[in-house]
Amino acid sequence: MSTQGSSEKKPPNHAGQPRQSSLAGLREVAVAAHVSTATVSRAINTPHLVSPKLRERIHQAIDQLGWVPDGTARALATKRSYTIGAVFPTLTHGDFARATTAIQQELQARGYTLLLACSDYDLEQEFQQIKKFIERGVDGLILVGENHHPDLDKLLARRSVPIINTFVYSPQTHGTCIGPDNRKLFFDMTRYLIEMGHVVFAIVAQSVQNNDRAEARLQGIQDALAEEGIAVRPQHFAIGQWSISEGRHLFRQVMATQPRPTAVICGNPYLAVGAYLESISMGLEVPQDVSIVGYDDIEVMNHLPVSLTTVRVQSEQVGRNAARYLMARLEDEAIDIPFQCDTEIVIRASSGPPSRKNNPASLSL
Amino acid sequence: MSTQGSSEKKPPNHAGQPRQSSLAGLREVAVAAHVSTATVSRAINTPHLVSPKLRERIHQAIDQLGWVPDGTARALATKRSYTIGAVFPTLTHGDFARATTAIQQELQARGYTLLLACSDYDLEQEFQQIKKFIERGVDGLILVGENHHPDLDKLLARRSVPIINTFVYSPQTHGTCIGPDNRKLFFDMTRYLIEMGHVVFAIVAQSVQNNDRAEARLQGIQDALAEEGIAVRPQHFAIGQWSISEGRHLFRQVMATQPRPTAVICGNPYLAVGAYLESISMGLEVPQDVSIVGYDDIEVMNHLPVSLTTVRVQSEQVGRNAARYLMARLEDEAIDIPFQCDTEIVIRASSGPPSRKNNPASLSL
DNA sequence: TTGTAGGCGTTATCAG
DNA sequence: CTGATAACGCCTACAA
Repeated sequence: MSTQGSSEKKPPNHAGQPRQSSLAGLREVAVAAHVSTATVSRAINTPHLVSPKLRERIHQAIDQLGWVPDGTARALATKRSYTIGAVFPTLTHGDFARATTAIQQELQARGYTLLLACSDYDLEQEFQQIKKFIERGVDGLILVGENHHPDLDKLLARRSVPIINTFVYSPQTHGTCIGPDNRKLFFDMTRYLIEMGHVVFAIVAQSVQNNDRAEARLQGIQDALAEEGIAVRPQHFAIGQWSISEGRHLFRQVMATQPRPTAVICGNPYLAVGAYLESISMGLEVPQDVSIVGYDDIEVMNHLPVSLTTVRVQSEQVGRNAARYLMARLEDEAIDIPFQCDTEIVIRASSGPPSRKNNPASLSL
Repeated sequence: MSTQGSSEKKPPNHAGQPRQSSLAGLREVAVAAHVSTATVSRAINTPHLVSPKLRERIHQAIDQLGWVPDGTARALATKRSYTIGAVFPTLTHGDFARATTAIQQELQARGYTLLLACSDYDLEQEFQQIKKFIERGVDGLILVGENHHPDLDKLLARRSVPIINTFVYSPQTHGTCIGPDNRKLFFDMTRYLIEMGHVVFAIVAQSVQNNDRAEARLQGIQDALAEEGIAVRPQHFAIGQWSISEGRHLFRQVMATQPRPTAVICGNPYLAVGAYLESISMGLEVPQDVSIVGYDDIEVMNHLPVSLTTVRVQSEQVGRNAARYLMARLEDEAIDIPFQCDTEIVIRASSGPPSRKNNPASLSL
């Protein structure tokens, strides 16, 4: 019956040419190579189970017909799509762009493909995108942060799709996430500034809305300060967008308050660059008048007239390891990757001890 | 990992509930709603063909079972994956990142998903990635540039996958590409500098290896200069990487030559920023001593002590329109989008007329 | 408006 | 090692 069906389905070759009429399939290859479809399938997937002779013949037929296997059919039959979905908050921030590139490279090296979506820091949207990915049959999922839609677990449970949270790490959730310890990272940075003698700190940062990473970093600052009995005054707390112009604006704002901060910690590299550029406009000397530090290292920070102190996160490493971890789980391989990724405080010219005249510490203490 | 894996893999059914045993399918939903599978299928894909009563019952069954349709099966049956593949040279350049974001947004709005790969400016790799995408069953393809692997046409022919080349436009290939007219764009920029009185031009640009866009832009410069009988001297031609530090290096290099250029055209924003920052180190005044202009607008250019003249390309527009064009073709809709995208020369502080003393024109002419 | 019955292109389970 | 043949989960003529 199958023969009947196929003979009726195919539009007749008017031309009489034995060329491919519309789309060559596994079946056509099998016919051309005088073997069964099963053998063709094996020749591609498990070549060692096919005699060299047939293998040769089959491959000849394949690239003679220009056959390209149908991944959707294969996925249906194997329940594996060799596809990984990644949902990032945005792509226009350097760290995520770098991570994405690394993920894609890593996946490609092992025959996987990347599905990508941007949630724009919206949990609901992230959830919908994940759902879409599940529908598309992704084998694994790469997300950012640990804070997701409440229904996510339920959705993932029945499909048992492995998942990894990136750009976060905490000992409590070891094994489910890959990234820097955001809290510790700014804790250390703050300690560095404290040890340098700073007492009045300002924070210029992006919104922590649906951003547990930024939130953790803020917490790190506050924890470090609290140990010294210091708190950030409300007027030294500037939260806004993620841009250079915002950095300028917020910097000017906090520098106009009393007491004037001697150290400004910026939540991302653009804010830091903006803060520094505004300091020039304001005629301030960095770091004599004020120290400026940032988060994440973008190239321009190291090339400005006063290079900017910051903390470098190995975003590529995060992406690469996330991809590797997922693939290892999927292939049931053992893998030993560091879940906590490297970070490094890069001390440059924009940070130094507060000058005596600007530091009201001696007065207020 | 085995302990983790096994414990997560099999969530035992503690409760004796007849809940979903492993994976609910269309069939299960049909049973639960007391209808046929066909009706369920219609209820999701063509709701207007199903009576409200049944529709209601079916949807109830669906989210009671938490059913998520299997996209791979659907794709196999319909020959449509609602998936678009994009291959970019890189993601770490602002323009491509912005375009990618726009593409993803646009696709998502209409239920499509984005497959992404980076070719790293390698034609062979691009070809392999495209092939992979075809295997995965993409409905359409977004590429960059017009220069692709020679076998690409052959590959696409049999599958008839619509394709759109982005970040390029020329009247000759109208309808197959969306982007700026790269040649014209730097032609105009060069004219602007010529009219300002510049005669000695230097070029600081990235490699044109597999980059027809950059090549066209270079051509634009040369064409404009040729009209005035001017050519770029070999010693004023600096080609290198794509980075700020490279920009510094190449700028210093060309400025050390004789005759000293009064205008330096940079092939991308990072080179321009680098060139400007190096000019500071060299103690040069911009634009009195030398004019610096770039390509593409990144935020920092507008915030440096001397803001940088550049040409702005609407990368989001490119991405958005590419996505729309593809979807329109796939849905057999008419669509009227501009294939040539907006560009704008943004004149800022870094460009101006050459000062008399630096301009050897009066001598050489 | 709803149900029935292949079929989409591969893989996988069996025998030979 | 190779060849039939039944899935895989959904869609869609065709019938009712």
